[in-house]
Amino acid sequence: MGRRKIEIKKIENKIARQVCFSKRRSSLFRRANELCVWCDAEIAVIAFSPGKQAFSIGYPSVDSVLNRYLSEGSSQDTQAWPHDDDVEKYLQEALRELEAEKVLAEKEDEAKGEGEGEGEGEAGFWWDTPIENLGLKELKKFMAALKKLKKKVVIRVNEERIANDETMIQSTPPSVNETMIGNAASPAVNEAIIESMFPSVNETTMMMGALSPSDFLPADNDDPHYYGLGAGLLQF
Amino acid sequence: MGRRKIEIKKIENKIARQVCFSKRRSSLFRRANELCVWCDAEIAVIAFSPGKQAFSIGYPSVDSVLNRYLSEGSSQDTQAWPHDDDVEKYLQEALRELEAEKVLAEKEDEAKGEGEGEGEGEAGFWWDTPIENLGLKELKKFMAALKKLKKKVVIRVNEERIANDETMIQSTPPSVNETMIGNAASPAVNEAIIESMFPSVNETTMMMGALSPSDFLPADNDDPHYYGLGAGLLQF
DNA sequence: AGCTATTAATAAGT
DNA sequence: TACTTATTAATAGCT
Repeated sequence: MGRRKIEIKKIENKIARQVCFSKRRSSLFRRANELCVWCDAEIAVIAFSPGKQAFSIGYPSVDSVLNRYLSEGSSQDTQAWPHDDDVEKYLQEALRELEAEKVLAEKEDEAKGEGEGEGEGEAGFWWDTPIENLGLKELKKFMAALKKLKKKVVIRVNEERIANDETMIQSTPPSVNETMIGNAASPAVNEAIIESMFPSVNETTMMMGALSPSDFLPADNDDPHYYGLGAGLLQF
Repeated sequence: MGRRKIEIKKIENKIARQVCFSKRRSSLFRRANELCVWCDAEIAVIAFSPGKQAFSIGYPSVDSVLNRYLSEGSSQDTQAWPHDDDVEKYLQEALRELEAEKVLAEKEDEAKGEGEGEGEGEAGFWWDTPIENLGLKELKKFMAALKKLKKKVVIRVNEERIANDETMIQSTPPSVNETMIGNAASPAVNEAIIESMFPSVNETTMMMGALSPSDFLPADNDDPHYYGLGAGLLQF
């Protein structure tokens, strides 16, 4: 809506991105307000700007909606999920991108030499090693890569889900802790991602349970909040 | 946007309300998605339909955003608040409406006779009685009325806040438990409402602390979730 | 922060 | 519940 159409893609210019956020954030909040009044709905919206600032709004209050959501869980949520076929499609695409990143990282590691690795197998690089043989350092890289990958998949699936409401199916939602994103992706997606990346996938969850959340802070320390209040399963 | 302009007021026709919710809910979610992609923002939206159904969406996930929000609290939130003058204006308006309701309820009580009251003062009706003399029954009515009033004030303040971004001031936000709604209203608003309604306001919080949340379930049993996970101060 | 040319959303109607 | 269209609302690019 404006002088020209813009594609759905991250705005690289920092100023333009911040301006866009400001305009659209207030618009989003206004619409949430209208929806509440017109339809007697209860809504909470929480938004973190690219500048890490938090904004929130809710009716009748943010806290009451969060309480309701957290106490009822997703058990009453009938938000549709995409077909597994769709998920699979985007997963494949994301994995191809990850493959490119692996090649890139491989080159970097070669340039730095191999002396610092702890859990490397004898034949190759850490991502080819069974996960229980990985050291903390590699696990961190693993978590960071996994997080990045998940975000991509999740965004793509949601784009598609929203664009094609008609292709969606209703499904029993996962329990609270299994929810990936807006009930858009089933727990099976998590497993599919992990299984596609590492051979000894079944031990993954167990390993995570044996470590404290802070152990999984990404190497570059970005987005530490992903590991904030992990209750039960690590939320990445 | 459509064949004609519609005012911001609850849609009374049930079917029309549900249709409106469906259309606008998906639109709201799509916009949240776009904002996330364009501006690299993290967003969670939780919506309960008038039919009590839960919908949610979030980037990178609902849970991660909620964790971030709950762990950081509102402490980094610089969402603007309305001027106290504005709050006062809407409060006065809401109080006038409440006065009308009191008159109505008074008639009903007269019709039913006065035999069932527990905490009535000698001179008049329960809302004129110091709060520490009220019985459970009256406290329930009090809570229900207060909740209703608060919702009205909160909606009006937010409408204004969104409509007039330019009139807003920046202010230090309250701690998490004190947040009323979207950081739109300061804790002082709570007190102002209570003080306007009852003379012995200072004991109010104390009394609430002495009772269990379930004691405050409204008489008509609607919206029980308002009293769901009250931690510390009762959330109404 | 304001201003328009445009695009996007949507209230009714079917 | 889904599609169409007349209108209104939102906003991208500029200043």
